[in-house]
Amino acid sequence: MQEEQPDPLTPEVVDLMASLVGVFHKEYEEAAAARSLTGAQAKVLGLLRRGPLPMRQIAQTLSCEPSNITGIVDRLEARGLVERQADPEDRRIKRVAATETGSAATAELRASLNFAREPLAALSQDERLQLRDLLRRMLDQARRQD
Amino acid sequence: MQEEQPDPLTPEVVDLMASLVGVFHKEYEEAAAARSLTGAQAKVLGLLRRGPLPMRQIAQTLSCEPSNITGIVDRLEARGLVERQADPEDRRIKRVAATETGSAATAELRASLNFAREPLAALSQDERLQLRDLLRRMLDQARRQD
DNA sequence: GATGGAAGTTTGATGATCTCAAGTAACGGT
DNA sequence: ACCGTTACTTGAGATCATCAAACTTCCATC
Repeated sequence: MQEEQPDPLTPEVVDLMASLVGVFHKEYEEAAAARSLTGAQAKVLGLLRRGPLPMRQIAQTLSCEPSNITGIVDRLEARGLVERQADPEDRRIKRVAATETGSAATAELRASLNFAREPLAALSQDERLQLRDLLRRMLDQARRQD
Repeated sequence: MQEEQPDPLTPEVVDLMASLVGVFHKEYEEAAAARSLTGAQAKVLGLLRRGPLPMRQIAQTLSCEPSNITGIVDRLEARGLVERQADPEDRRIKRVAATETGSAATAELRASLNFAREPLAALSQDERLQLRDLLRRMLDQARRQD
């Protein structure tokens, strides 16, 4: 807390990050919209990539109220992208699983993102490696704060 | 379009960027909420940092419909953070300007962001310079796509 | 100059997202 | 068997987003 930041570099990098976050966020929303998904729906569907998840955990990962997830999953389910499964271990829990269609949709969306993310094209292989390492360390730092 | 991405590095960096975007976005929302602002309100207020802007331009910068901005500015104005000014050059235009209170709020929010953004603390001065240059080039590339 | 199209903003309708408070069902320990 | 906790849903209310339609003002053209 005593840092008086005599360092003009940090704010500059923060601004750059903010701009890049804006660009990524916008492209993500557009990619989702192209598949008739909202950003929130795409996020939830993306979380199910590795397998079914309880509602509670989805809410926790997205840092929002569980009641919020109910509506989003309702709409995804109505479109056949997702289904609620009973948990045999604990009948309170409903596990949300992506259907075939749902998995296909996320895979497609992710692929389109990798394609759309042309900013990376400006960098050489070496620079991408540099960037990856820097980002990894920042993320580790961020997670350590939880 | 012919790129078949034999490069496993790009998707990895994209994933890292996505995670970092998530962290930043979440912190931004929290910082805004701590001042009773929604993310959208904070974004608009932040745009006015350099001076008044027409509604139209705010909508354009945020890539949304002008009618959307009307409501957000309404709420900011109701709280005295912003005011609508007539444009002497063109009476169709309403320029939105931050009030004293509004400017103070954004300045505070930005300062709190710079502080909150501890992920950068994991990097040395040299690495921050590297990161800045890489980000700059990615952003230039992104802008060139418009 | 008068007219007609275009631009900037607002209004109203609608739907999605979010929070909060309250309710139901199921778990689990005493 | 009771009680507190956990998981999820429901309902109310605010914000955010889009679209279509109105209104005012500008501007080019006749």
